[in-house]
Amino acid sequence: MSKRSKAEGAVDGENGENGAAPEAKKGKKGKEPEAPILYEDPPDKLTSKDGRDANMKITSWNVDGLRAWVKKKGLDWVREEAPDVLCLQETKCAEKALPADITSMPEYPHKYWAGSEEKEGYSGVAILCKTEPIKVTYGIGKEEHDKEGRVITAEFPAFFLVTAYVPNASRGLVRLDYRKTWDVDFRAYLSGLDAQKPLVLCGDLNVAHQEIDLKNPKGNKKNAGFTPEERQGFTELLEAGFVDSFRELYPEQGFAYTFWTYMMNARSKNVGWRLDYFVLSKALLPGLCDSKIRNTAMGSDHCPITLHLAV
Amino acid sequence: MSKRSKAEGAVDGENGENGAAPEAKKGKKGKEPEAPILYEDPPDKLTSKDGRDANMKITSWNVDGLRAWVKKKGLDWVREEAPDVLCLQETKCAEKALPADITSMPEYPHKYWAGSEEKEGYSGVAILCKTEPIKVTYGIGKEEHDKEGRVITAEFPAFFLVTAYVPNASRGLVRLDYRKTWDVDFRAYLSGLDAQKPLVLCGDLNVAHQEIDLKNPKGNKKNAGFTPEERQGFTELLEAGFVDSFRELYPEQGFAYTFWTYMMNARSKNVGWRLDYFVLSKALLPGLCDSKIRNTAMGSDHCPITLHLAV
DNA sequence: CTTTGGAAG
DNA sequence: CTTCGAAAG
Repeated sequence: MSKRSKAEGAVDGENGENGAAPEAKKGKKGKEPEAPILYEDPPDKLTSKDGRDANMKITSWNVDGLRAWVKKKGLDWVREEAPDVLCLQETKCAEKALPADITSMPEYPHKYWAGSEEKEGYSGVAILCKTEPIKVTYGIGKEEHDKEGRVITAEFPAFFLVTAYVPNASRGLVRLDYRKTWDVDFRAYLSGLDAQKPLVLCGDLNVAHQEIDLKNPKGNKKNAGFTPEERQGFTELLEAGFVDSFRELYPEQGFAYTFWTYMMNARSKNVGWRLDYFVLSKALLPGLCDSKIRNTAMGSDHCPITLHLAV
Repeated sequence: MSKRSKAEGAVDGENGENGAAPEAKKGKKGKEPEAPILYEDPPDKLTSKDGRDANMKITSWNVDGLRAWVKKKGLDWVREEAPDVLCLQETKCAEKALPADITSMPEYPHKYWAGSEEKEGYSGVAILCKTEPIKVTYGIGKEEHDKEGRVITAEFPAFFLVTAYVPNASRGLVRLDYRKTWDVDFRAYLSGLDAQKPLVLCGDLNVAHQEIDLKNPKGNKKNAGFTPEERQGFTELLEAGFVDSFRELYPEQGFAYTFWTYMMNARSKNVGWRLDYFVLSKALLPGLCDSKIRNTAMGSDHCPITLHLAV
């Protein structure tokens, strides 16, 4: 996903419902908007359940246009966070047009880029690493899905790292059918990897899984990112042997979002969606230390997320 | 015109020649660029040859996008200049999308807008008046020319005021043939008006008439805005009984330009073109007080020009 | 280089 | 609302 046409779809009546989005309309009817219910990312936990120290830090960020994000000082935040691996989605930039600020970044000598083959400036993902992966591959091995620069897989000694920018079902759900096909094929791809070695999947999965994962669940059941089909796709992914790391650690935590539409001041009101995830093979669960939502980092309509792992 | 692909066309070798554009390349070859030869607009003369006081002040400005120009405070300059009539070209804005800043301007209760019927955000001209014209018409009465919102004619008691945004011959002169047709038909339109009542034509005529009217004449003979065909079109307009008011008053004044490409810092080096004019019926010449180039006004790649007339 | 509308989110 | 590339200048 990344963004929605009308934030919270139903909010503006596009889909008729509005039950669960009171914040978004208050004020127009004379009432003062309530204080937004914010989420404060707790201090990082750097030890796993089985007592090991975190030794792998991965950050994922849908930057919504790498060039604009660089201008907005996104890289300053990255330097501060200093992950071992940085995964980016929606770079919207051909490799030859990348700003020198990022191509020359010495902290990450190993950089891998994928972009849309058809439309310039559309989609695109990247992985930047401090240490060189054993192997890097692009796409999911299916021609029909691999022309939009949506997946890079980096193999490390202990796990595969897959970063993905999952196709948006779009306004009017015009691409929902395609998305369903994608979900099936992508799951098969991940299961194939998982059979070899455990994996970490991160990125913009373009779905809020449960009602707790977005501010206005009632109003968005017919909108891209929260249709039953997309939610079911995510459920089936988990059933294939994977875990939503944030929800695993914080099963009851609401108001924890990673995306807010630029429209209607959604971010200041925390009218958001949790669309970005670290999904882990169950085998990696003992090493899970923390899964963070860095919701104070600005520069995109998504915020970054960070995983701490002991491998 | 409005802008050219590569400032001074030949400057970058697109057309091979470079004889007359030394300023533009200096520095790349190690030489320091010479000081630009600037033009300072002299104080306004508010009396006509026949001793009458100026009582009509008209300003014309190619704003290169009305909305951006408004944001860049173009209207502040207009309020300061306070002409009786304001003519704008390249508004690039549908009437319904006009900023309130200008639609609500009380100084000009009478406002007339024309825009392209085909492409939204393309071309477009306007006339804003303190006093109501007798009659206002749009286009030049020829279907083939009247779909791009390029001409408005306002009839005042003593004269017609025609504002025009003449079609650019474009890169590679792909629209030069059309321009030649336009020049013929537009001249016929103006002659028809002139037979009824004298006229003032103002706007972006998209041609630099003589070598003195642009910085780099030698290098631009094959570029839009300075082809022999376009220059001849302007010559034939004058031969039909009209006068270039600025050149009439300042026959030897060079370096007096109204357009500078945004590229290559052309404006700071005064590498420009005189593309904007007040052209008068000869009958109005006795009342001509001054014809000004307001080259300090910013907000567009053209500067405004102002006419003082006694009518 | 800068503006604009259009596609996409 | 904001990104981007395209067309136009």
